[in-house]
Amino acid sequence: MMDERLERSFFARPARQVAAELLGKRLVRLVNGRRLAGIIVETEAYCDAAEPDLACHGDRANQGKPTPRTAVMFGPAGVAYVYFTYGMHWMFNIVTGQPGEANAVLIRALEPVEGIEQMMVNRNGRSHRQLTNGPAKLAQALAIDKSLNGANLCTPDGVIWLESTLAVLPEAIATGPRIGLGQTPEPWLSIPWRYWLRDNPYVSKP
DNA sequence: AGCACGATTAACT
DNA sequence: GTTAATCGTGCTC
Repeated sequence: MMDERLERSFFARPARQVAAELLGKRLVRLVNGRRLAGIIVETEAYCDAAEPDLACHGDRANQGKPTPRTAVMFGPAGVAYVYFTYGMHWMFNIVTGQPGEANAVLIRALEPVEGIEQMMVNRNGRSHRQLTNGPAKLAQALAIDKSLNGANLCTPDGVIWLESTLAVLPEAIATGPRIGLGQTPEPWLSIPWRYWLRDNPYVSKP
């Protein structure tokens, strides 16, 4: 049905598959009883299944073993992995795959659809187009911070979850290299594990 | 205990 | 196109 919440089984698959299928889904955040929501238009997969991925925090740090920061990535799917970077930004990821694998999907951009007024407040009055067209922007718009790290996205009484929507046609999905990987070696630097909705104006880097 | 750097953004020239 | 902002994390000493 249209508005069903995505269950753990949806997330408990390889990150690339989940990243592609999350396009078009609705991310919902409940704040003070108010829904803030957007359609996912851009994602990136990290550590697809058990393949090594030197761009992934889980594989890069501590010889691929969990650290305090990356621990939730190694746990069950359908859980939020939220981390802090550049001294000021929060990034929202969804844990995928199987326990023991550091699988996750980064949500990079949304098209805002509900609670837009509140998102504008959270984003210091920025324009509609600038509310959620980037990973740190959408976290700020949806009031996502470290308090949501480890949050269960599949529980009925949660404050953040995903809802199914109309299916996206395969032709509407574009792919390319992931953004901002810095010193990451090849082949991971160029591997096309970024997914977005073609021609959507809310994609961070068209 | 100290250090280099990051799944970025916004404000510059 | 360039760069400052800003601090938790993980690695080295």
